[in-house]
Amino acid sequence: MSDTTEPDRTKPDPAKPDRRRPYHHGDLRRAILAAALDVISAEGPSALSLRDLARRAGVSHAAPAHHFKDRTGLLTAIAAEGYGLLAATLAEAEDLRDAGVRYVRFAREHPAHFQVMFAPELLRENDLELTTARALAGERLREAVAAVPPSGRGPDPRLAGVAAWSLAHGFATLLLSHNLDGPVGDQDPEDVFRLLTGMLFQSRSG
Amino acid sequence: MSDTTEPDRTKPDPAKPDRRRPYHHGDLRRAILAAALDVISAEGPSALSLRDLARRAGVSHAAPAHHFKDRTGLLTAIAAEGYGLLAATLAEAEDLRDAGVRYVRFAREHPAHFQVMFAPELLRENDLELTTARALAGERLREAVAAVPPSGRGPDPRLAGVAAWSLAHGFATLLLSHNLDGPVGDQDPEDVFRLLTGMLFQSRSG
DNA sequence: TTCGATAACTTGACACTGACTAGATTGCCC
DNA sequence: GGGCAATCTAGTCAGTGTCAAGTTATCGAA
Repeated sequence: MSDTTEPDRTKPDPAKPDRRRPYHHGDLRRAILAAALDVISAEGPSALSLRDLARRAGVSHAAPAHHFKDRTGLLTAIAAEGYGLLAATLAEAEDLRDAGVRYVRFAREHPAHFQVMFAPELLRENDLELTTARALAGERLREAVAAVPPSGRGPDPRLAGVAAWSLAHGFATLLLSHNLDGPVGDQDPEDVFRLLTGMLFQSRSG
Repeated sequence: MSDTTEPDRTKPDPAKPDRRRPYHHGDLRRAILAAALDVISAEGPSALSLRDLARRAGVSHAAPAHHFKDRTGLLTAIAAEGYGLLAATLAEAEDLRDAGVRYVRFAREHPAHFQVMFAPELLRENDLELTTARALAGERLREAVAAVPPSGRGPDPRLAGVAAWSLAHGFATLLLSHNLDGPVGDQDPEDVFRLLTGMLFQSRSG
């Protein structure tokens, strides 16, 4: 435990930790976020420990709280970031099917964000950043549904939205929880999803 | 919380806790499971604490471990029970649509089971009870898909299964995470789901 | 340039948790 | 009855989130 390397030479205070690293981390907030995403995608949100993240970033155990207040704050920040990323990729979708494919791709590329976004009991639901980002993503989804010609989306666009969202969300969720490892096998999940939508919407969508 | 009925009369040892309750709980395993389901459906699996469950059951903090080994064991038992319940209700389905409706109903009636079943990082994945129960539920799902006439399920039954499962699972998940509170509103979710399937499968299924 | 406010981080403490151990108590079966 | 296994208690340990108070860096005015 005690460092045995000439403990006195010019070291001002041996009780204090190594001072090669400056007192201020530089971009601790980003470092904590990145480490958190690693942990979550590997072991799930419940394995997240603020002290562990601090250790990984080489700072003291209470440092993360200064940027995120508490554990819930950190997860809320991740969820908000996730909704922002999702909204951005949905905005570029060509049509509803492409939006679905992008939804699945987002879940695969940002599994940690995705998990946290849909775990409301882990989040501060009244957080402003979170609610606005989520509303924006919802708006993008509605736009994608609205772009479908009326003949193809049935009488109620809200219902069509729920249908599309359910399909994409279910597929993405089952994919992440490894429940499609069998049936999908080694095929590209996005291709499988495209096949799926082709099957369900074959009589109407182009 | 504390029963105030004649607290001292013939109490032999005041240091020991209240002995009106017998040394053996009687059905601690079931009591712990029930309390765990309450906690999970109210606050999610991450709020689960073995010590809290012990407190609710009125036993010592280490008693739950005797029935479930550890936290993971408890959650695994819940998941296995969930897959058993799901398999049972799917076995009674009349057709694929009814199976989907039953899937959604299961998620609403057993939200705690449902959440835990699809959180693999919280479970002991190689647990025998879990894997057999899960396999059974998967078999019931495949049977429901196989019962659809070939004209209605496309060339690949596995793909049809993934489609049906994705739709039901996505709808159920979004429902539980309160993401459909807006669009579905106060309608019965099962009715909405029936409308959904009618929309997507209108050209083929009866 | 100096100074002071403020942000970034550390340190120490507290109550809580899961896991483990050894031992006490009980019901049950022969 | 005696023995025995299941059940439960009690104590301990390392690890956790969070709070309060202290320390150090940064930056904007004076």
